[in-house]
Amino acid sequence: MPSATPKNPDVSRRSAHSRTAILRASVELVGEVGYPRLTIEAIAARAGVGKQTIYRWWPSKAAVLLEAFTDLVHSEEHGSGLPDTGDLEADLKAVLRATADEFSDAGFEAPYRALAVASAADPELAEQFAVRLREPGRKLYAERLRAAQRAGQIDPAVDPDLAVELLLGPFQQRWLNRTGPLTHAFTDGLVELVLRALTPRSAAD
Amino acid sequence: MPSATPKNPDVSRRSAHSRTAILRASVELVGEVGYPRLTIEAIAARAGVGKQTIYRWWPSKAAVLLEAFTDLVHSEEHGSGLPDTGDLEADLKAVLRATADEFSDAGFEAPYRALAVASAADPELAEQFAVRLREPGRKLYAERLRAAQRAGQIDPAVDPDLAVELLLGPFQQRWLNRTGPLTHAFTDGLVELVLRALTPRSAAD
DNA sequence: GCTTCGAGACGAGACGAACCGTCTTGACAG
DNA sequence: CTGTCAAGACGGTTCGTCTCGTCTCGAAGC
Repeated sequence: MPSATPKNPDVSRRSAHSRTAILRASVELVGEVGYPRLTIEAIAARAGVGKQTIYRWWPSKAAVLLEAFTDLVHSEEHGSGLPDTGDLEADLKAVLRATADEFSDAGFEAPYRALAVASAADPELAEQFAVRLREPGRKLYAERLRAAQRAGQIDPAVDPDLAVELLLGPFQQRWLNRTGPLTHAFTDGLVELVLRALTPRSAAD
Repeated sequence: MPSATPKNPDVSRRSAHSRTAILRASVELVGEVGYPRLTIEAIAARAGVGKQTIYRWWPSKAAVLLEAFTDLVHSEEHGSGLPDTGDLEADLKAVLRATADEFSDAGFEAPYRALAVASAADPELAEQFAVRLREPGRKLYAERLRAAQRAGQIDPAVDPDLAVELLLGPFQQRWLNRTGPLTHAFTDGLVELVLRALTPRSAAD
């Protein structure tokens, strides 16, 4: 429960031009110098904006970057839902391959990693990060798995949410730690292995 | 391939007393103020040491903390290997429960999270972090799984390394993102689900 | 053996640079 | 008029480097 804004900037008077310039500059800069050396002063300078204009509307550089990246993602991707061709394995493989490609893209990588890192350190930012970026994607997987469960392709006893963790956990972990490359071979193998865990058992237990 | 040390401090003349005081102070302080507000100056002050003594031996505060934490872990835990009672499920559950408890301990949590976060941002540190802390633990799991594979409890077709990722990925991810509590119920469920993926298939390809 | 001496690590802290977050100014827009 | 804007001054931290004078240690000289 965030306290009421200590000062009440008048949103109706806000300069849209400055806002977009700030968001744009922050994404550019985080790609150039990395998150730790991203400074509010540099963002302001690059955006041609006074520092106070940033401090007026955002509590931290992380918040700026989160909003910038949220805008960026929402503008191109319209999370309509995972494909459902009836072939669960093919669907998951296709989506995870696409996700792997996205995470390998340099323009996506730098800001997203910065946010992931920052929210691992700051629970308050993590909340926002989860709500705006992580959860929406995670829910798409959960829904797809529930559909497969209704179709009898997945054991009704397994928790779809845990199943999503099983699928995305290793993926995220490998990416965050750079343990290995996010190849299609990896994602395909991961999907196959996870599906072995989810498939209905004939009788046993 | 790191360049030769630009200056060559004489290791034989190094003060063991100062070293331990610095490592001790850094662990204490990271627990008190958190990693972002951990400063070299504060470590030096707490340790009763000149700043230069820290800068002489370590390239960054992350490196200090890594060494401090490595010492800490090595002193208490003697990685002799995972238990092997023959019951793979019970063994994994026991170990993962213990790991969950360890990760829930505040004294362990703060420094380890700081290191995980820092090495997610800094590939060079990540290398050290992986070699000194992550890999040793990971290999114990891999060995245990290979033993189970030889005993015919695990499908010979699955890659033990990938299997370890499947087991630890969701765990680490949940911990790092604080997606949920590291309860024994969670770890047990995770082990059960992963083992479903690893169990030999009767015949089908 | 005992002293002398130089090298180098040590504690302490001064130093300029960078960035923080706040505050002030004057322009301008609603 | 009121409130946002660009610009930047301001004091406060922390950075990483540097200069001190002290100390420990091993080699050289007696």
